[in-house]
Amino acid sequence: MHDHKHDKLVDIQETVKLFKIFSDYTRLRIIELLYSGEKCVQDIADSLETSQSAISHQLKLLRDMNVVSARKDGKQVIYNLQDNHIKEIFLIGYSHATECKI
Amino acid sequence: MHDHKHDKLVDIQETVKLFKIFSDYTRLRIIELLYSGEKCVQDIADSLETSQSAISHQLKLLRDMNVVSARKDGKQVIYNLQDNHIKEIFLIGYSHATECKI
DNA sequence: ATTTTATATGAGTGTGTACTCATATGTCAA
DNA sequence: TTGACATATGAGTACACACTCATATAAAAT
Repeated sequence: MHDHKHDKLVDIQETVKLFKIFSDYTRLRIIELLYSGEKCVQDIADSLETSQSAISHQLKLLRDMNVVSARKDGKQVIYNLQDNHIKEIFLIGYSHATECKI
Repeated sequence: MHDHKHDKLVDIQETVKLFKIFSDYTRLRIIELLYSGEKCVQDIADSLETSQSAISHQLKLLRDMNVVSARKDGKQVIYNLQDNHIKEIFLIGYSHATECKI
């Protein structure tokens, strides 16, 4: 027998986690940047004019949340968006925000 | 002449604001609760087993962000979701989160 | 082997924010 | 008018978290 009310609250917590991914300026810019294709850490840092350390910290979070994948290429580490769910949700939020100017 | 790069960053900031609305457990439960129809403050607080004060504070934020509308009915204040954009984004995030268990 | 380059990460700091508590405001009932 | 109820709100607190700085790790170049 399941506790459906509890299940629902767990689902809400998962949804909160998902939305939290997108609710930071640096993280969202990383996602937007990777939208156009894979990039190495330093390129991301340069593009966003943010320190390598700050970017690495955020990339770790994004890795832990399975939002991005990483692969080594010599000294560099190349990051990419993991799945299309992420792209889809980003795009919907972005469209709404730009259309409506909340 | 427009600074398109700057415009884009502003749009990203707006998107962050939008996603922040959904990235708190109490706020998301309020939104989910109002999904099924308007409710007064005390009913929301009771349903979510959260203090009236905490709910009122969050409702103020949601009002300021034009996520919910409020109307007085005697001593009570009845809250409702403002527009369908909110419903749509919540639903998409919720589906993704429950399907994928990120 | 040593140095240089690319990335990761722990510790510490500052800021934002969700809550509690106390109290103000507003509305109805008696 | 006074009291009870419903909601709002300011102040204070505790915690989360995004950053910096210093340093570790790892691979390439010399």
